[in-house]
Amino acid sequence: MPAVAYLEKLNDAQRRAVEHGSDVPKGGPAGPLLVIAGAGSGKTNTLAHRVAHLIVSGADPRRILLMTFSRRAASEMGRRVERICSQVLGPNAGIMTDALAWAGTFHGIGARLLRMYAEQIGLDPDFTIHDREDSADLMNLTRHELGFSKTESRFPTKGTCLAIYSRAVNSETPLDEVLKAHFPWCSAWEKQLRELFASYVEAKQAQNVLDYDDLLLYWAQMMSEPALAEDVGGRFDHVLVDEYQDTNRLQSSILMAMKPGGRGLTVVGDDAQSIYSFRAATIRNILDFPGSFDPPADIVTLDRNYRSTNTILAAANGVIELARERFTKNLWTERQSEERPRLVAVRDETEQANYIVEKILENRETGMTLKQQAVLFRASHHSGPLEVELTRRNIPFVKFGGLKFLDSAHVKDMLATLRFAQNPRDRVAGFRLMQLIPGIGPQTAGKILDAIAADPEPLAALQEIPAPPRSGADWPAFVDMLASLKQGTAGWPSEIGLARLWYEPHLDRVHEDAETRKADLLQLEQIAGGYTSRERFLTELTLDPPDATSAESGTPLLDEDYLILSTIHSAKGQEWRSVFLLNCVDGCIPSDLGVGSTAEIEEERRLLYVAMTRAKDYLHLITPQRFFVHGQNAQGDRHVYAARTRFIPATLLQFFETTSWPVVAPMSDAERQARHQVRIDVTARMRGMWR
DNA sequence: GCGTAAGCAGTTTTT
DNA sequence: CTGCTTACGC
Repeated sequence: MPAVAYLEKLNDAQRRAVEHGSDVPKGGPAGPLLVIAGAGSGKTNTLAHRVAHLIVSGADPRRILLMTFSRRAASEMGRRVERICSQVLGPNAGIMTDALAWAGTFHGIGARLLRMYAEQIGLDPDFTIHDREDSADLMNLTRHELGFSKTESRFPTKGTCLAIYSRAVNSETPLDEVLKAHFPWCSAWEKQLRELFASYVEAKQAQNVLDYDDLLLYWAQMMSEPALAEDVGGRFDHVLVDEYQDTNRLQSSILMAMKPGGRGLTVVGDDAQSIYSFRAATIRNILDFPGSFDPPADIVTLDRNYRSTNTILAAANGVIELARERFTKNLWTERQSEERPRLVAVRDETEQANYIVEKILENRETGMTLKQQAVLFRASHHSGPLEVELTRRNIPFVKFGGLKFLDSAHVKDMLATLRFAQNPRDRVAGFRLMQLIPGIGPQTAGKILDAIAADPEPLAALQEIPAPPRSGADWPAFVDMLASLKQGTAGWPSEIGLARLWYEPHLDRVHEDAETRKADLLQLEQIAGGYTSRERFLTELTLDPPDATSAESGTPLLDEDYLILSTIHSAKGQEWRSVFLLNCVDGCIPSDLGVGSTAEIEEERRLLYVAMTRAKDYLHLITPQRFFVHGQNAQGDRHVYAARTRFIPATLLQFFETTSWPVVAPMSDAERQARHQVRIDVTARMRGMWR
């Protein structure tokens, strides 16, 4: 066994987590392990060390499955594992860690396994994947077909229908219970919803498409067949899952089926940071984990925080201590600071933006780069006024969360083109595309799709369809473009250029700002060059969309300095020296949409906790006193007053430095005197205007 | 049956 | 403010 210098830097608990099962020979699978890892406790580092330690001890990296919450987290983990391994294995470590090929999100891994096993489970391996909006579109088509869009009282919208469906699937809960617990206002529609979901599922299958939930659901179904389960589970000696507090029932079912006895299973998480219950995540997964096995799983707790100062931690602990239910202990740290986090009252959102810009520039004066600072917020649109101010002052920023590059209509049009070429049964893609052609509306598009769906070669059938009456020369152009994409003579990624040539005239016709949109399409082509095939490109982009947007289209260059703006959700797992939290008022945190039940309020409390624990050295919570209401003209001054978030009651104020801004300098007596001596008779002037 | 215009309602977080 | 639905003219 080579020197284990890399273990020296770990604390006792971390080391126990890393070495768990080391007594099992040849890196073989140990019993199940649960690591409760508080915020900033070196969780990622510990997990990376565990993976590296397994590899160094002889485990086969090709047989390690590592599931993280995002792809970004997966690649970061890969880098760290390689760094640690190279300390022991030298420069050849790269060969070992490249073999760590099974690292990704649950959904990404699911997609990969399903394509591998497609034939055996009755799937066409050319299936395409619908993102959330595509799924909603298909739900909508189904909803119309069943006539539910014309009901007397309002039937739930496509988004709500999809949310209900998704929750039922992900939580493995019967529809009536889901409705009662989370969508009581839709309970009257249970029968129709059931019918809708049945049709929705049939439509997906007929079209050879899977939605996000299917990637998990089909995987879980595959695991319920013993022979397949053994084959799939048997591919891996070690299965490690990060952020386990944010997984749902369906995901835990998959995990248990992958490793029924728990051998080789490691899960890591922190119930205090569970913030994804809207996606059916449940902390029961983490709480019930140890007892799911016999003997129960070992538990290691990491409660030493290496990230934040003691004053920041005291405030964060104060917030989470008020939670109804808690399982993890308070975090502690040795990082001392004299400065308490600031709770800053400002007049309104405009002043909030001014305050932040001023502080950020002050920080930069003292040598803190923009990248070491972040502004966090509950909802994507909260950063609107700040974005305006940053743009005006020429401060570069990148925003995570909220609207994505892929959500813009023109990008979706291009992706629909590629997807339809890949899978001509994908009705949502085809429906969208054909309506770009003048003279083709929903009816015609629907009929054409019906006509070609029956054919084993839908694109060939499309060639035979007579051109719709008013489509003119646009129809053959469309059919020819698809034919050449299908043929694949251009090759990947040049074929995307063909699609763009076809699309651009339509873009010019439909959109005023066609030129800026064309720049986006060129960027899309750039991105496409990074993938080996059309299928990889479409799959990866759907499962892991580029998640940042910035002021000017196109992200700033890597060597540039820029400020981070992020939703709290997208900030998970990250840290910055200085963190500003916008709108710390009731109605924003907790969101006024999230106060329906105690469980929802508790999750909002954890969100605040997650946001606060991102800060290393400085933390500013801003509370604008009033908010202008929407739906009035720019000069309108209708507004509402907001109160400090309920999660920081008076008893917690001791942990904060409370200030207001801008600071009004007290006037000296002399100044006051001077001011009083200036007198004008305005009324006299007014009268004088007319005489 | 297509396309546009006008009117009305909803509005978080994301793989 | 946007997105969805409906009404209407072509």
